[in-house]
Amino acid sequence: MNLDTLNPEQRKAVEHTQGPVLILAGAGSGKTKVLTSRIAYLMEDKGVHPSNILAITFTNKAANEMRERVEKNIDSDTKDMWISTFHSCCVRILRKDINKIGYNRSFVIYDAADQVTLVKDCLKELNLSDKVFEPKVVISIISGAKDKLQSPKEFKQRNAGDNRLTKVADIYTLYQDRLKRNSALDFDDLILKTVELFRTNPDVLDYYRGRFKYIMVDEYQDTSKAQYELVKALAKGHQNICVVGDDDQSIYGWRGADIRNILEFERDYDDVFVIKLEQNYRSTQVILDAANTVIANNIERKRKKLWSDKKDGESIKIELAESEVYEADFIADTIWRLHKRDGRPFNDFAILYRANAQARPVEDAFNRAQIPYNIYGGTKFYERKEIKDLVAYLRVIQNPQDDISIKRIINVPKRSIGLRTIEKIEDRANLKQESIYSVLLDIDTNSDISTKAKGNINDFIDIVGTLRTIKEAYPVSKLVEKVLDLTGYMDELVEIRDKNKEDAITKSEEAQDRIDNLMEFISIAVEFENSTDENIEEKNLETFLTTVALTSDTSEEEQEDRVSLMTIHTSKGLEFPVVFLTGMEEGLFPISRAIKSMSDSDLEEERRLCYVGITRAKQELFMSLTRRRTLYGKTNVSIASRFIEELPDECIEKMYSKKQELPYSKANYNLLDKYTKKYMGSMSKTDMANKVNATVKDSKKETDIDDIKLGSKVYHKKFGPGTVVSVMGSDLTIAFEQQGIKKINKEYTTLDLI
DNA sequence: TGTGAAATAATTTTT
DNA sequence: TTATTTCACA
Repeated sequence: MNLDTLNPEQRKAVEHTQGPVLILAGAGSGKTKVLTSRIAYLMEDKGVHPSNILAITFTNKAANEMRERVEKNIDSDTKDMWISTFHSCCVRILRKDINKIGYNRSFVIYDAADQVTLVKDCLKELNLSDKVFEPKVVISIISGAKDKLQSPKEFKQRNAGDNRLTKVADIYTLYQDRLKRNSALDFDDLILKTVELFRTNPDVLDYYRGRFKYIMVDEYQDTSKAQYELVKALAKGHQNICVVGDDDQSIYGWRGADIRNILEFERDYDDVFVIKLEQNYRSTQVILDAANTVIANNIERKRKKLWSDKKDGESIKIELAESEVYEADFIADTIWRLHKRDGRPFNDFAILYRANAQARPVEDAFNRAQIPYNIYGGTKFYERKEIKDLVAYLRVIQNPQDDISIKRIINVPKRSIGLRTIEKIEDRANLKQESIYSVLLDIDTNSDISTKAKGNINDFIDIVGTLRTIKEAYPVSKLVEKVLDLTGYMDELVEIRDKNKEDAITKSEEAQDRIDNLMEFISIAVEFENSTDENIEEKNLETFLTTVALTSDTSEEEQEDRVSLMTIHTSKGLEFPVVFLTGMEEGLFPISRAIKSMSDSDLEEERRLCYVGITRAKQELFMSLTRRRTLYGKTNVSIASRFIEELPDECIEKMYSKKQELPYSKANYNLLDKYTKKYMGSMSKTDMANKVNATVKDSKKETDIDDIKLGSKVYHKKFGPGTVVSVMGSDLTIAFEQQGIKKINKEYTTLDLI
């Protein structure tokens, strides 16, 4: 293995193969290179057998890339080496032995939508309102508990004092029960159950311990407690565990990632060898200076300072636009300018934002300016209705115990099996502690269901039965075609398409769209059959469903020359010659919830996100903000993001008129803080609006205030003196000296000009 | 069972 | 603004 292309630090990280190693790899410091070289080094120089190596990543993309790069480095094949995501690694382990903890080995995997359906069912059964216990919220609480390895029982004990959480614990209990009965696991279970399996079956753990003599974990800052325990269990004994991560790039705390895992690695393992990779091969020094300065404001971090030998570089440009429309135009203009002047191709550029909603005005501007773009995020392929329907059929074929999927498709396409009938069946299933499928099988013995409904159900059962019998004989792609054919799903869509060709063109197009998606799904199945994925032993329906469940992106590498639009979160791990960081405004970035919570850790996560955004840029970085922004139909006056204020002066260049000042100041923060604390506190947005309105209404009096303009100094009976900072229709936004910023409807307001 | 008006809520999302 | 969900009614 040739290690000459590595810098001294990287080289140390590769050569230190024994015992725990912590690699703190800053953005763009070549961590993938280190990781792949290390694997190659282990095999070639240390004679480690590929099967003794386990490399874990978070995304399929990272796993695939890693395997590819390892294979490029060495001659021997990597078939026996596990390079996979946490989740697929766990599935593999569970498929072998999950029966030892009472689950069916051919379990299916539930996604977020299935979770919602299941929780709704649980709520119904427990007679709880889904208004009080919002399924999404309940799921995130359950998910949080699972990330921390808390069983329903434990969760209940821990929250014994809290009525609401005690109820949630009941939901959690039932939810787990139902998952098991359906032979289903959710994403969190994949990790949790693997840990459980290891804890209760030492022989299984011993097997994997013996097998994985060298363990590597990528993006360690994103691991949850459960993942941490999993890795720890496997590494116990030999302790050859090498984790790579960057605490400054931990941006998934809200998803259960526990930054302490990386911060406290040295405490959790003995004699940890720590390496910092601080040389950055991606960005100019100016960009790194900016990133370093911003992130230095965080307290909770390991000290690290990126440097580059690409000295200097273009300064960071800051643009202050009137509104989000102008902001988008600025971006479009700048891209054209650099495209023409410097000959930059469109795929040199990325537009990054905090929230997906910000993409719209940019899209509009790009369409006007004829700039080709790709937008990332939004509705995922596998989340589309027709795909979910089809997958539900496949799941039922694979695992008829899957009630959630059965219920989804029993009347799709329409078979005149009504809600009432389904309810009756469900009751019976609950009563007999059986799956819905088994109730359906002997539906004829059920007395309170009409003969007609019975006939319809038997038709359905026949279709599923037929599909189940041909399951083994057919390759998945053919099976998929058969599903679409036998169920009449495809026919229905074709009919809708052709029937509405004349008048309801949208409907026709929509149907065609769905047909296209289904065809796409078939080609995904074909691809699956032809692929040479080392992680898949057998190409059957079960492994196909697993692959589908554990994959979210279907998009192939976009070869075309287009500008990329995405959230900062999705940009992690990517790099672009020119980056636009948009919406650099208080309340948007950092997002208001992070400010509102006033919790340092939330704010620090926002700052890390900013750090991630900045470090995506290789050569040029633009940051933009607006004076007023319309988001979700509401216009607000913007205050510059504190992250802009944190940038070092010598790195930045203001694009807007020198006379203008950025709308920020410490005083403004204080106003905003007061405002958010006092009026937003624990209240929802609606509550807050009501509160302000009510207060204003109290002082209702006829006054002509047409003279009020932007900048008017006014006096309000309750709120005291203030300045009008925006006028939109009859909505006034006023910055009160004492009370902070408020939105007031002038129809109901008493104001004096001063 | 389907339609359309009305109400409502709207970070981020690797699997 | 907009997408989604709910609810009333045919």
